[in-house]
Amino acid sequence: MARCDGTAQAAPACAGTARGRDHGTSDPRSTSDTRQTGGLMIPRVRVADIGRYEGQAVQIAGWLYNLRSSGKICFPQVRDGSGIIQCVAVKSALPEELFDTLKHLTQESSLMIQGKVRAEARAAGGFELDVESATIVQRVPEAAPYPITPKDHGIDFLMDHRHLWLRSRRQHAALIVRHEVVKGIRDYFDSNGFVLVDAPIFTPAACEGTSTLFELDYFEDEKVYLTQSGQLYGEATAAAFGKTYCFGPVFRAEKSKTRRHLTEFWMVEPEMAFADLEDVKRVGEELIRFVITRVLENRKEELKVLERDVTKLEAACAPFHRMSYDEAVVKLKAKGSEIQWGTDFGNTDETLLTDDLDRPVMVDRYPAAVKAFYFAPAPERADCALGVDFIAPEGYGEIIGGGQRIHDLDLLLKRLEEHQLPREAFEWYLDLRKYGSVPHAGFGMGVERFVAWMCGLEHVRETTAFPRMLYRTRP
RNA sequence: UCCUCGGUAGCUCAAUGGUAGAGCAUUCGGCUGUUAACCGAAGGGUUGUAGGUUCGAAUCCUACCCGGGGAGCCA
Repeated sequence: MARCDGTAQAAPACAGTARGRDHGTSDPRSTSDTRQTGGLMIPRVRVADIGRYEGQAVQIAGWLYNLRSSGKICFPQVRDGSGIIQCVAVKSALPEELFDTLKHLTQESSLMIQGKVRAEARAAGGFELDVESATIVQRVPEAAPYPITPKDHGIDFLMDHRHLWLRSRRQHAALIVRHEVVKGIRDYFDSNGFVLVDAPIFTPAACEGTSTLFELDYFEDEKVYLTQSGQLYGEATAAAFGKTYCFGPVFRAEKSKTRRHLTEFWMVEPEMAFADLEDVKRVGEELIRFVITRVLENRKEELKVLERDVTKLEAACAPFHRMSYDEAVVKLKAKGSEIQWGTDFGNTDETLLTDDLDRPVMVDRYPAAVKAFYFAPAPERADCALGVDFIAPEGYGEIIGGGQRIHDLDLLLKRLEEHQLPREAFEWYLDLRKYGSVPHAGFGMGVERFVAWMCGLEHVRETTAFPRMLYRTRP
């Protein structure tokens, strides 16, 4: 049972800090609309910025997060998306009607409040707003109160109310961390010579042929599928631009119902021409360390809300562990696993492999038989593929999978045949081996698993606003 | 697909075969510093659905529906 985060202590307002600005990042929590309101020359400010207005009259616009009252004084907590601030309404200082309205206001009613900003040591965010006037925009009726009350709720109920649950403090924090992760990923690639070239979402056939695909009716009896990876297209764009990445949703019709699975998730997939397995390992490690550093620098408050042990993330910034599949099998057997050489790791194996590590491990040179058709064989050992998986610590599992692709036409044709894949569907892909074929490599990183790891979440469903899962497609 | 756990008030749960309860939410009352505020009172139930066993079923049995966790597969 997750404790409800519907209501909790007041805002990480942390006003006046320069958080997020060193990188020139756009911070969704720090831009105040400074327009004048109602001809009264009172600035409308966001809660995150309120510390800059100490001693001044301001207006905030938001929703009632929680309310406590004590006879002749009441404390409406207002959230506005940038933070939460406690307001103070004193009966003797306000028109009776206004005080009564506030005292009996219902949770999540929308309102605008004008008042004076005051530093307050007792407030979690360091500031309070002394109410001078208020406008209720929409009052939530008592007959149908806001369902997510400030107590415990079950996951089924919360997921049914996901559209409202997003307003809760922990969910809000997790999605802000996701925002930072996505921004960090893009900044990393954009500043390292990669060009964003997105892959299509409707695809004519399997990219890998292994996982189940979602099938759709296209026009004139044609079937198309929702993409499960943009990789094959990435190989084409890498030959056009040198280094590219695609970043978008992918779909897996696997009937997986675990804390690590969604049927729709976001994946970033870089692809590099004139590159090999070692480049994948280098870029993947740089990317992860870059993004972790960003999150640690810019999202301290959110990590605090999420009660994330940041020392674990700091430790993960050290150089990653590296081992071959052969070495991993030896280690697993020594730890009691039943694993046999030639089979892929299950989740229990992944956890076993990393439970004594404080940072990700890169496992490379898997048996070719368990990898997709396009993996290049190791030159010194043809039964091993030049693929690598990055396995995160703390049981978060595989967060990156990738490797070097076959660039030899004849070998690729042989592999298509071995995997019983129809050559016609891959003609365009084979062209890439006919016209200036070069060694090339790339990988995919699943955003939700990465965000779950950053946030220390139990389940990937809380890392995306509206998760799509085996038995849940609403709201 | 398989294994496993669950479904009782708006929410979270209790009640192990004998009168269906508590906390929160809602309403009313009290309180000038509350931090998931607190105190008092009230309203609120076809126990997931359909059968069955029994004098008697939330409780035991069968089927189905819905959901949680996991396996396989995967990021």
